[in-house]
Amino acid sequence: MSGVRVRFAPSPTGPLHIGGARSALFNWLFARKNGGTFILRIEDTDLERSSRESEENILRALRWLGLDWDEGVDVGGPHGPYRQTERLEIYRRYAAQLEQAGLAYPCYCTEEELAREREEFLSRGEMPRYGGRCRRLSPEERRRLEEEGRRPALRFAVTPGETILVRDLVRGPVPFDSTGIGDFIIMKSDGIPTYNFAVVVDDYLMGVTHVIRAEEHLSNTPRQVLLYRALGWPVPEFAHISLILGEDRAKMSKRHGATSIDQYREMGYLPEAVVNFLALLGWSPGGEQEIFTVEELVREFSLERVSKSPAVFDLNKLNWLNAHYIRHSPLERVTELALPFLQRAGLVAGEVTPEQFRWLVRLMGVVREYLTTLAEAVEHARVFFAAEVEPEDEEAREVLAWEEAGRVLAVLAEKVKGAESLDDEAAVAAVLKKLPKEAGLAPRRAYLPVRVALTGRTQGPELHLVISLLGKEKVISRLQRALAWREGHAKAN
RNA sequence: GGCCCCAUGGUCAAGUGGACUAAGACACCGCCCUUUCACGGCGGUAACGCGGGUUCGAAUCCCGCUGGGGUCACCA
Repeated sequence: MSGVRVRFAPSPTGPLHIGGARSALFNWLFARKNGGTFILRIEDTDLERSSRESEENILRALRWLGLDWDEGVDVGGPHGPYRQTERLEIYRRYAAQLEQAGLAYPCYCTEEELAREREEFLSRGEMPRYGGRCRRLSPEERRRLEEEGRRPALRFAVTPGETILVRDLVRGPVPFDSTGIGDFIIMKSDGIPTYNFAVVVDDYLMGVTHVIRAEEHLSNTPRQVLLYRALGWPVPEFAHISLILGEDRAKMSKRHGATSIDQYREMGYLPEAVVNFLALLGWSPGGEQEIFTVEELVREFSLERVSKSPAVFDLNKLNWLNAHYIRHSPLERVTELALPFLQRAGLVAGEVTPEQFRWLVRLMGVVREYLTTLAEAVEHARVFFAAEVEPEDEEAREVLAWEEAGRVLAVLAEKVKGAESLDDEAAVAAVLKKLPKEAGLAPRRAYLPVRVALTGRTQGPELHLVISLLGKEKVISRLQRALAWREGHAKAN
């Protein structure tokens, strides 16, 4: 195992987002590629919005994607605990260290005061920034404020006029001026660390060597670099990957439709398709290959080939990949994944017996050719479960009403009645092959009415598959029902 | 608005000064395959944001502009 240590550190304030999933994936791929360690840390310092439900949801989504972690919440490890709210004493210790060293100071400003100050800056057309009011409070003033009952937050003192160079593996050196930063809070007045502080403490203590995260964190990085320096710790490597954008080229968010991994699972996307798609968003292997197994991604992945420019989420491409994986993944797996959709639609109820499952596998083998998502399996499979079918549209009714159609239907019904079973698809295909000649019809004139009689539609899978799948009983009853329909139809005319 | 990032077809993208008459993929269009539809195969439409440099030579390097995005919390 190499020295590479990376982490994914979501805050459990909602389901796993597409962007978060990609960050997790890139970290995971980087760890696996380099024989390193992948850590999962939960950043739940936002007490208001964090929840265990979200945390569990995120873990479930990561597992669904096939990502596993070597250390972290749920699996433990030598650098735990891995949930920030369980590490509070640690942050307080380092906060006290900074305060004692004179690098941080208590700030008694209330939210109202800070808001007012911000307004003043804005009204003067200046950039809102903390003015440093509490930086030079005398001990008496501090005591007075304490006596008022004010609980201070802890601010990190930033020296202005300094250039901070953030070395970034995907962007190169990025300069920042400390003047634009201002003293920022590292411990809130309730004793909870802020993101910028906790992230530094944890990344150092957990031995993180590469911080791979979304670009929105780039402008936070100089603050963190300052903290590393103040604490005397080495700065890790950074790699800020570009954002995922919606159709309107703005950062992807709820209003762009489905943005959580959960939603894609529920819509019937396969994890391998989502992983393949996400891997190609913002990274490219350089060749012409588009379909990648996870093993191939691990082998090919490198930070050097991560793109600097943001990428628009292209549902069309995800759909294409998903359709591909539905057709090419092992049929049993596809069937298992599709089963919940069939059950939810009421097509399959109760325990699935091995015999039923074998039939479902055959069914999915036929139906999957038409799907871009597993959810669509329902509409294509329905006809195979229905007790009876009706011509579904005007075109179908016309076909079934063709004058010579009755002949084929009758001939086929006789053939089927005489058959032992229809399980042998090849045998059924052979019978079908001779059907037009025996009915004295052109192929199209013969097959189309049969199709409508059996499925109610003019389009669909190859007929011998349909017939074999339906089974003797259903085929005969549908053929007879179609014949009866023709009679009713003739009288009506 | 300040700071920061980014800039090749509608989208993802290859390209790292000459092999560019700019790859591949998705989407779109056409043809073929086929008893139908879908799959598949073949082909087509479509791009280096603009302006200056540097260079014998620029999609590739530099500067400016424009455009897009991110960030400016006691949220992460």
